Amino acid sequence: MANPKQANIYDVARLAKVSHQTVSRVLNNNPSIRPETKTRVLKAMESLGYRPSLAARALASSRSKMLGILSSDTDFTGPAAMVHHMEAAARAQGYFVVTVGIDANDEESVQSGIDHLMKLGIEGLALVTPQLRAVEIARAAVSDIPVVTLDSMYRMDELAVSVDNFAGGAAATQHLIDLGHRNIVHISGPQGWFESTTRAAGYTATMLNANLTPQVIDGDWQIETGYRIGKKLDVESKDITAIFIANDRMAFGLLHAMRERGIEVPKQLSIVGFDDLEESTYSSPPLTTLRQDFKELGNRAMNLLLAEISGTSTKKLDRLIPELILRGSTAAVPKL
Amino acid sequence: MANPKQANIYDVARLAKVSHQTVSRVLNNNPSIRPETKTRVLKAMESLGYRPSLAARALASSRSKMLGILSSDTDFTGPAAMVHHMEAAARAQGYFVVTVGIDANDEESVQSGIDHLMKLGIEGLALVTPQLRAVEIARAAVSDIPVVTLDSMYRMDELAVSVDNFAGGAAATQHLIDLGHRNIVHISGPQGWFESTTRAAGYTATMLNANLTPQVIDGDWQIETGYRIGKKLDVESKDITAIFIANDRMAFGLLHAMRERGIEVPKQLSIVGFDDLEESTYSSPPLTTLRQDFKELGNRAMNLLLAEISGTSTKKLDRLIPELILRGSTAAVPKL
DNA sequence: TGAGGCAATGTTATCGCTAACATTTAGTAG
DNA sequence: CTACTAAATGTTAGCGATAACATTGCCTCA
Repeated sequence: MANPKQANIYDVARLAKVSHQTVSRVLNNNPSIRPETKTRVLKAMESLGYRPSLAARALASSRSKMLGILSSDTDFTGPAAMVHHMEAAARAQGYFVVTVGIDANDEESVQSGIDHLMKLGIEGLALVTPQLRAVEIARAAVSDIPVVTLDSMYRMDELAVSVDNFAGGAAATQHLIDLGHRNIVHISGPQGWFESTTRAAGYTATMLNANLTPQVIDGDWQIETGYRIGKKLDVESKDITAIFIANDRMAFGLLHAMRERGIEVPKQLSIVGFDDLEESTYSSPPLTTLRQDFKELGNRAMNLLLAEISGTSTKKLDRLIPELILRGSTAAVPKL
Repeated sequence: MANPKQANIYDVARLAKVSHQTVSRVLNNNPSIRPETKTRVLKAMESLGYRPSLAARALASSRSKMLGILSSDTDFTGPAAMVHHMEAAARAQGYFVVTVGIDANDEESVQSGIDHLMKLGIEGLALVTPQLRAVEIARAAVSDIPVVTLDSMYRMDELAVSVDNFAGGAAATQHLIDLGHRNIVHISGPQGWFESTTRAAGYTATMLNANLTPQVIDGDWQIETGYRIGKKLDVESKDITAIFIANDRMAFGLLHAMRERGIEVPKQLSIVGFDDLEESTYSSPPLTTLRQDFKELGNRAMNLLLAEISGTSTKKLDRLIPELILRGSTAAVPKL
């Protein structure tokens, strides 16, 4: 069954008794081909096991059918899910996706990742790197193809899809306020991350709006950090009754610390996370959090990008509102 | 600053006053180029902002520099980390990686994913799909390029890298036996997964070897399943003192169920997981588990594949031993 | 001193496709 | 019946590299 050599367009043409150009037309679904001819050509392809060469196609048409994704922190669930669904959406439209994992805090790594992709001749680029600096570098380095950012900073004239983190931060905070909490602390993500600043902004705005004093502690997404902060946070004497923490992972660390300290959640302390990981349903207590639809996010981003490439693009920005999921880690403030 | 047109090899040749072939030689590091000439050509490239066309190169040399990864369950940490590190390893050697996410339980999806990659003209393929059936399909559909499997079934004549799940299952079981447990239950992964069967086999062999009776309950990796099984498992009357559960995620569900039932871990029940997720340090109690080095796994797989492509391959199989991490979820069996 | 050999470079053909223009065929209008 | 038009197909020329072979120049050695 070994084919001595992959058949090319001329082999198909010969067998179907047409010119190679006709074969090419069939390949590209050119409408001006008689159905009868088309059938004959298709049959010839079939019997030769013909497979078009993407390289030749790319060379002749200067369209590579390649897209690039520059992605950091792919080991986390969110980015991984986004990348996964973007790939599926692209493939459905016949595109190939090359994903390059980078260390977004290392400018060299960002630059070399982009170089790698540009060598390929990608037609579009998606950035799944919430670190602002990385996005800036990428935008600056790429000029002649469309670029879409996921969940990051954006300008009105750039393609971008993001979760409305401000709205999410506001919803979390408002929920706690509605439960009667007044002394609400926010533990943020790391500085330089879009999500961090916008979630914190949503929190701050909502607090101020309710005439309450915002207090932000810097975190960095890591479980361990949630744990560490939880261990030393002066809950009792400062009379803190609620914490809005910028992601669920840190929340797990925080819960663990409170358990060790004997501080009961939610009886003494309410906690709201962000992400709704699968684990969040099974923590003790289950975590009240904000759910992000990564699948939808990935799909929309890819569709935006593909529309821009094909010139059928209408809008530039897309926004998803996270959903507040109520679970056991929040309760009304205890009566004094 | 807009380049009217990307420079090609002829433009460079003209500027450097050499033939295009000399430029090509510089590009390919051909040794028979005078250093002086080489410098001149490189300078010309630089000043024209020349970038070689991968498509043209692929067409002329019939080497695409493309590798494929067929991967399922990329939302999980393990596969995601493997894919990530494989990409990095490939990129370090100048290769491009196209990752296709599939639903490994849907044969159609597997097949179409492979077709997609084959269109590309990949030079090698990596399978990150522990479901045996998917690997079989893939191996059958691909004949003329090397294929490496990660963490799956293999034959001696095929490229494969895997964690020694049998050894892991045995180590977990032996640890419990050493602590004095006799009535040890195993909750396995889903049927049809390589990891499931080999971990279960390690457990079973170790139990039998110690003259104990193995009892296996079918699981499926999901947190929720660990929870469900934990809720209804007849621990007390059957006098079960230890559980080896096939992954950490299910272990989280199991822990949650036990907490709700008021069964203390590890005082009344010892639990060993598998994977060592980051969360596993922060569960309550922290989970004794087996750690897999996904980074190393990805690296070795890619190196095996690249060696095979370049013909410098020496070995076919590689095996990694998981490491037993002792934490708070296991303790000596309570004295009667 | 001239033949042989090697190092450095040049020339031509080719990879498999698409683009652009050319040709054929058939149908229609005057 | 001729001329014009549109539909269907054919012909020729690249796309930007590498491969294979050809050529040049200089050095070595008998």
